[in-house]
Amino acid sequence: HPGFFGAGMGDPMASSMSPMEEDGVQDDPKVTLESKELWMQFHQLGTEMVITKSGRQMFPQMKFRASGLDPKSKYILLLDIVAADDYRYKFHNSRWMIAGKADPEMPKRMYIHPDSPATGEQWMQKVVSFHKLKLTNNISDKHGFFSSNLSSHPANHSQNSQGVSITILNSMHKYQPRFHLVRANDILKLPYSTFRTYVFKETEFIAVTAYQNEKITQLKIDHNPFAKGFRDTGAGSKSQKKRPG
Amino acid sequence: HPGFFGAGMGDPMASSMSPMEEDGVQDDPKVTLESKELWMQFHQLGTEMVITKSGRQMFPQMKFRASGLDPKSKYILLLDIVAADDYRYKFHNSRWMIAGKADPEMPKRMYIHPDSPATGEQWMQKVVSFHKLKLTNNISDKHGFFSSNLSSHPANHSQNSQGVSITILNSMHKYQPRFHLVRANDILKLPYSTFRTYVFKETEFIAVTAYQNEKITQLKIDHNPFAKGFRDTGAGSKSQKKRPG
DNA sequence: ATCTTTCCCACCTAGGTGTGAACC
DNA sequence: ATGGTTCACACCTAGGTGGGAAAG
Repeated sequence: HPGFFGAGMGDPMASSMSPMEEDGVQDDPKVTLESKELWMQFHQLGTEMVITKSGRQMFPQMKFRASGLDPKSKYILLLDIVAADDYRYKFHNSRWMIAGKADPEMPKRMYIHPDSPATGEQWMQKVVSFHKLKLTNNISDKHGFFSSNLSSHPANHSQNSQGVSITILNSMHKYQPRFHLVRANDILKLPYSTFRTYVFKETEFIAVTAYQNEKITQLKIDHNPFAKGFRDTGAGSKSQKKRPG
Repeated sequence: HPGFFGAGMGDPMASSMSPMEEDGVQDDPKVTLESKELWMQFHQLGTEMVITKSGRQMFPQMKFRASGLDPKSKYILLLDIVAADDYRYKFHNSRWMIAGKADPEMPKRMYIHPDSPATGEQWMQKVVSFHKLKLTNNISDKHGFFSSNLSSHPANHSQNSQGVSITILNSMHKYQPRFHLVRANDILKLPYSTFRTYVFKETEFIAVTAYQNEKITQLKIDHNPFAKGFRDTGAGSKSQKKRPG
């Protein structure tokens, strides 16, 4: 699979083009990952992301800042999640161990940021969030979008503006999210446009149906607002909660 | 102002083009209003819509079904709300009375459905909802979009994909929502494209900062799920609620 | 005085969390 | 037995209601 290893964090892959494009427009995009410190804390422990039948959001969230875009050109921003290696894992003796060869991957799909296309100026004004993308292990999911390999025509697929989309992963397998930036006026031209791909190693994770490493669980509880109900200290000072002593 | 009076409900205005367009594509769109019976109940009493500083959604919601579109052509769907007449109103002796000449209107803005552009096939598959549009009386609102008159270039404005948009109205004035359908591949071509406009008289309303007609209030409470807390019968059977005897 | 607007509130809907027991 | 998956649930965030007091 790999090909994204060795790509410097925040720098486009070697496979992407030089800043001078055929249309004569110049840009030199830089992309940074939001909450990098938090991502690092998870990464050091071995990030886990829960996948459920109905789809689960990622935490931390995939959020980026872009700079160096041509303000007047239009860009399409995308995210996908690809297998990080060919292994299947198990959590044994408080450690992730290789447990064999990977199961077959479902065809991966590109998640187009729902604000696409927008001008460089618009993208640079705000944080670009892909937090609405959900992860599932449900093979019979219908929220399809077009394939990562772009072999099928994008017009045959759709994604509603609410940005609801689901990607199918294998539990106990390792994955690597990738951020893509394309200068293109039109989604129809996407398959023929040059992609710039950015990989942040610290966003790598293992998909699970239930958390394996309790330190990961605790880090999620400590930082995800929706899990505040499971915190021991501070916020929920009104009662001792239901946690059994 | 008028020009939409006399337009048959669900039929395009006389000002719109014949089904045969210059590109040779044929279509004969029909548009119907969702929850027509509910809208009629409000209309018979004199519909009121609350406007607030931060913006308030409409209830009933603006939802439509489209048919007769060309499945493969792309369409942009829009909504706007225009003054229904030149008067200012007051509610006196349980009746709406004319109270003078209208105050000046703020420039009106087009609300582009966030799924736009999409194919006729896609639009016809589902109900088209504009429920995220909010009404305000706050002059210093910044959620601008391009003018209804399309005199300004749409590229100067933006609307994020979450569909959050606000329109500024005058309290105690009467308004008429309008639905627009445009066959166009590109939002940039919108100002030069032919609009088909559909007006449903039963969606007319008077903007208020507080409900005037208590029958309208009760109809809202009875049908808006978010107002369930104010219902007397049925749903909230666990207690008698806080309503003073 | 009368009418209109503003603000905070309790009460909802809608949906994102990990839990722990049940299931396979 | 062991390990992975599913499900209902309590507990949150986020935000849409009209009420009622206060303000303009």
